[in-house]
Amino acid sequence: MDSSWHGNLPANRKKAIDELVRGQEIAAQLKLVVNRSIGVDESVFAKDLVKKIMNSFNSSLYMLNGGEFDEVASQIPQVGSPCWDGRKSSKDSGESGKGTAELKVKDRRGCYKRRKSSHSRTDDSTTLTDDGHAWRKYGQKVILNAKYPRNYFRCTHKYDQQCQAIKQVQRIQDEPPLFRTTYYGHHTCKNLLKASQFVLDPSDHRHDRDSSILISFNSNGDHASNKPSDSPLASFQTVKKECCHKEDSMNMPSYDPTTQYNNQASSSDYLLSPDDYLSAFDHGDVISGVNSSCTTSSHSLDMDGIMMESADFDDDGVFGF
DNA sequence: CCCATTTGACCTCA
DNA sequence: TGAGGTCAAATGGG
Repeated sequence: MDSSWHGNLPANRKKAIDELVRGQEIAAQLKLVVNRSIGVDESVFAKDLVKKIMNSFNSSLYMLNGGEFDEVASQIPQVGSPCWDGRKSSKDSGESGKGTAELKVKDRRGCYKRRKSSHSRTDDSTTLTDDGHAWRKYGQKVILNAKYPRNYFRCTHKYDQQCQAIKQVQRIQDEPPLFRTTYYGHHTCKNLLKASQFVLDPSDHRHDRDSSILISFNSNGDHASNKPSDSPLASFQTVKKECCHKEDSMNMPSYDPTTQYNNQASSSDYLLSPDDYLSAFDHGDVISGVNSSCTTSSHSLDMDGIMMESADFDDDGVFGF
């Protein structure tokens, strides 16, 4: 359970949020069950109910969270600060010999602050969703009592556009595979295709077309098996270059602490082509299978994740809706 | 050669 | 003091 983002809230409010988060998780699991085990006829109604539940959780959490989407900026070295390196390449600084290694390490002292309690947004999904932004992995950490390592991503434009959005992705459940993505900060970069969430869940696309537009990237036309053990990214391969040769990219299921990290997450830069994205977005619908999914009928509240992302583009970080 | 990922080391915070 | 978050050298692919 992610609790870091409300660390400074009053205790009772914190508890309420925790409860909501738990309910949210359970609802997410229920959604999976519904998706897999209910016939087409009943599924429309059942899934609608599930979505309403999920939306209620999202809305409640959002409101309890102060309705704000704080940024992580204060915890990240700012441009111009002593710690800002302007993306000094690991290969520049020609004199970076072995002798300077120690010095560099020392220079890092105090150059970043650990994220303490900034606001965040979490998405639980059976798939790894594309949020329309380009992410670059900068770390991976084995978490205590967690079966799978946590992966850390920052916006690709952190240095060229000072975009300070970051996210963490962690597999939290085995059967069915469930991934939790936690977003911190907001995108200030303009170089993005769009901030929406595209769900690429092969097991979902038969059912969800009633309320969402789903895009399958299966390159072989085979609608990917529904085996729970299958990588949710199996159909994710055509999206971006990195995906093509690392079949288990971003698929943390096979993590084994006793072995190499070869199957660890790699890229999460799953970008749709502008055409794909635009055509989908023109419908005014958001493609989503995460717990912050929306329906076509109620855009005001259930677009939690989407609206968050949209609002992120305000230069001053003010929520604009 | 450039860029992204991997991964061990370092740093902060609870 | 340990867990979690970040950095950056090493590595590898295109």
